[in-house]
Amino acid sequence: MKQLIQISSELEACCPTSVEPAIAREAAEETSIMMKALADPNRIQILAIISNSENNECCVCDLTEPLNLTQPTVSHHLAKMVSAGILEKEKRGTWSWYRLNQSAWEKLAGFFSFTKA
Amino acid sequence: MKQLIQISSELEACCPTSVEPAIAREAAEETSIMMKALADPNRIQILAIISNSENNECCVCDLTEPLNLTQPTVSHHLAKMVSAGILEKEKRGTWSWYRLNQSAWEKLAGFFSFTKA
DNA sequence: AGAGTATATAGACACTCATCGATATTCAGA
DNA sequence: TCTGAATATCGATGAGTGTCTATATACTCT
Repeated sequence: MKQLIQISSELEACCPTSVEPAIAREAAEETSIMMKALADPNRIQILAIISNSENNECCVCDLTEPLNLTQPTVSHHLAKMVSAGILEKEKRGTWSWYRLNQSAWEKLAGFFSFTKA
Repeated sequence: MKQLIQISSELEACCPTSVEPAIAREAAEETSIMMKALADPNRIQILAIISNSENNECCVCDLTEPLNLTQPTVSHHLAKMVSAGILEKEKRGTWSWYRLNQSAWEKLAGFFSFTKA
């Protein structure tokens, strides 16, 4: 707790108006879940590969080689991003196709413009 | 590895042109380091509080109460974000003031516009 | 139905991390 | 110089995670 004596002598207040979180707890947790899904270099590269692919979608077997990961590991990464809402999965035949979830992506982009001061 | 037999019978190619990562490994790792620094609900709230504070800066003692965390934990979160380049720290007297690193912030925002397809 | 392929799941292991209490450090004022 | 306050660091601990091998599931074609 900041001492009032120091405040008056410093003539400077520390975050004086509000100590209330500007973002609700649930929103912060939802955002952090999506951030967690991006907090890995392999997942960053997966997103880059997907967005550079034809039709902006990709399936598991095309990721193992460029990422130098095993199939279960790639599958795990993709599942994590689907569960965080970042990717969408569509099964066509034997293959599973993954593409960006646009609304989640825009939500994240919006987070980085909540301040531009 | 996708079987050529299936490709020809499905008349559909899977990420056919390039399996090369569209983002270099170092760039992906640098991005993931910043994402890791955001992959926590308390840190998301810290950023929200900072950007809603006067002069867009804040010090440790004002964060412990709204976040319901101990001082060492808050200090640890702030240090992590500084080390990831997201926050800047300036010591004035006894207090340490933290504010957003604008260039890092814009770098992150740019990541979310690398695809808008 | 059987064989082969693409993907998912299970279990294990090493590593990282968020959090705390205790303590050290730095600084301002008396 | 001494005291008290703000912050940082240390060590420990429990939870989480990325990765693998092995195995199961789902699907296609013959």
